[in-house]
Amino acid sequence: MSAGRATPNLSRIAASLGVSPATVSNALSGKGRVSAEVANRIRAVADAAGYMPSQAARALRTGRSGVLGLVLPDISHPLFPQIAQAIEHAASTAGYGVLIADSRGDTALQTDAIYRLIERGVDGIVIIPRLGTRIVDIGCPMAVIDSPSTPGNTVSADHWQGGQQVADHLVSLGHRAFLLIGNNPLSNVQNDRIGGIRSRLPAGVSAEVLWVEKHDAEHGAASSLGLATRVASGVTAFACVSDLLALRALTELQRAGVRVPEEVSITGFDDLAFSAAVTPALTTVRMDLPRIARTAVDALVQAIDLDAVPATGSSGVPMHLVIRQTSAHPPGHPAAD
Amino acid sequence: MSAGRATPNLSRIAASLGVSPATVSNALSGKGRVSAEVANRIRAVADAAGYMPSQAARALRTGRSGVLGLVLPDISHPLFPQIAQAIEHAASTAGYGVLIADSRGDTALQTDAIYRLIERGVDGIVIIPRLGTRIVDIGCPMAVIDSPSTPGNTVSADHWQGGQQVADHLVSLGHRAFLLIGNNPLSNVQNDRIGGIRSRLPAGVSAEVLWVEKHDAEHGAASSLGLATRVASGVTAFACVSDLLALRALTELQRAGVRVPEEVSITGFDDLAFSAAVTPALTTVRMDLPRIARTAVDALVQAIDLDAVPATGSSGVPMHLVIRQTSAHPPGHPAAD
DNA sequence: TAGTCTTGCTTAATCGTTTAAGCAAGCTGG
DNA sequence: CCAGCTTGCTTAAACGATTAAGCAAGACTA
Repeated sequence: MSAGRATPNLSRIAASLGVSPATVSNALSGKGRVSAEVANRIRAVADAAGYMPSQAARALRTGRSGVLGLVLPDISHPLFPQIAQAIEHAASTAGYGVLIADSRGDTALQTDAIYRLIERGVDGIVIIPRLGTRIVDIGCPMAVIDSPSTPGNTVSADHWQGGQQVADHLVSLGHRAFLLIGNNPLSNVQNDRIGGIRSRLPAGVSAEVLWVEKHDAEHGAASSLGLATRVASGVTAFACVSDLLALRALTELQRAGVRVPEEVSITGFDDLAFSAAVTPALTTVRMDLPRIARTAVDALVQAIDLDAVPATGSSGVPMHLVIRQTSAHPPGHPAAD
Repeated sequence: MSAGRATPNLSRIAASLGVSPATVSNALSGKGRVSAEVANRIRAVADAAGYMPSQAARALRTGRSGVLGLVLPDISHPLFPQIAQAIEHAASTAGYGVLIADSRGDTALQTDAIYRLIERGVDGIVIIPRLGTRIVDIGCPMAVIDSPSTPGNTVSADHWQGGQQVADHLVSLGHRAFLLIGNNPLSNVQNDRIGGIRSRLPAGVSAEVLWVEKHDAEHGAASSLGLATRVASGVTAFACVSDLLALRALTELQRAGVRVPEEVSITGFDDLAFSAAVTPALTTVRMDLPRIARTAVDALVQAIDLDAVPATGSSGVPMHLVIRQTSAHPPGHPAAD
């Protein structure tokens, strides 16, 4: 006598209870006027039948898919896991799914990726742009996570303030000769980090910048950065713009017989997966990705609900210094033991 | 006189051309009987109008969303970027989108994540299970990527063969005393890798196994693995089950003043993002993720089209040894210079 | 007691696509 | 010359949810 084996939908549940589909919809969504008694009965039956609303039908009717797109310049970046995890969590808390799109490191494909997402009907897109690429405004809410100094930025870590923390930390340890190591001078994020560091170096402190992509282009990808030479000429602090660079510096220096942190200190950024696992463990600066993701998703959801473009508040979320073992007093410092 | 500003859909395009929606649908999909002349006219108008079919409507009608789910035990695993990239590429080539779901490292949430995906209407799920967790069979096509020795496995790297490559390489270099470093003995993948290594060690070669998770649980997470002691007692080859462990070994040994690869060799697995960047660069074994992803997605797509469960061919995709700088002849070897 | 309001449900339209079925015209073969 | 096929299109019915509008009955107000 039961209503058959077909997958339960609103109509079948309604039929099995002798009410109209509209009433079932209202009961489950809590929207229309339904008596408590009937509503309870409906919920019970729906639960028992294992009813799952068809997202497709809902999307068709309401015009909202309940899915956000996530676009990254290069999905294979080591920071991607943390970002994806944070975004996925924030989105799923807000009731959204996350569709990923990869531009495989190719800037030209970034636009393709965005289009693929739009074709799939995403309600909004979280995008972390490649270097200085401009995001074309497509008719779809977007939240941009880049750096507070990027125009159109929605939210991001306060990389400048993060840089300041690094500088304050190393300066207070007694360091007076820095090498700042970055990848690419076109990156707003990297420039902010380096700018933040510089802004807190007292007069008389030396701080050159080494851009690794340029270096690699000139000397080959796996070449030595010549850091041991820098040590010989007095540098005691290597402040890197990313943990990947810090790791490269650490192993190169270790390999050259330079002791870390006894002789030199090294710091990184982002607290990547390996950073706590190496010996000595990396001192680094962490982004508050959960908060950044929440802010981005909230902005997006609000824009979707209001049918507007997301506010570009451009708030900078404070970064957090994680002091581990690669930073210490420089040699000859009175407090060094 | 144009058909208005509303977003173009089949009916509006049809109206503007004076044909029926069905004809437009047929023309664009190339399915029904439409004259070449009309079909061309329709395509031209659709292109000009920037027509995008509504995925929601199509999904509702056909019962297929064109989206695959991707479930990982822990999205923050450093291998995730490569996996996600490979799956996304394979899926998008096959015309599918990829929805991610994270179980945040919590096995209990793995099932939740799967349910979230099903609620969203995915057509199939690619799942990389956590350790030895059983995947409950939900009424939805799934492709499992784990290890050939896992029951229900769809496709994966041939970790055993990968292990054999490591062993052959190190043995041929002259190593006779091994320490095999793994994380967790419950992992099929890790056991396969270690088993493969062992299977190729000649008689008389020593090979103890160090399980790091157990070690950390006993001695604290950031504790030394005591590798220098192993070197003192004659070990010359450290074969790790992952690059993360290899990196930990490398930095610990470097820190202890042991020279790599002059005194000891180290190998890893997976060719993670940092592996080529450290000094000396890691010798490792890489999975053919594009091929694995393609196989998994193909199996899934086929199962979706045929409305069946994916074949559990359990094919093992060969791994590829990447020889870099952390492996060399042991000290005192005749061929060592 | 008549008028109005509230409650609790139903009716029916709608979102945009796919696709089986139908139909008229043109062609072919015996 | 007509039965039967092919061609090229149209008609119309889904798919499953949401939601505005409607309606009957009971409750309240004056």
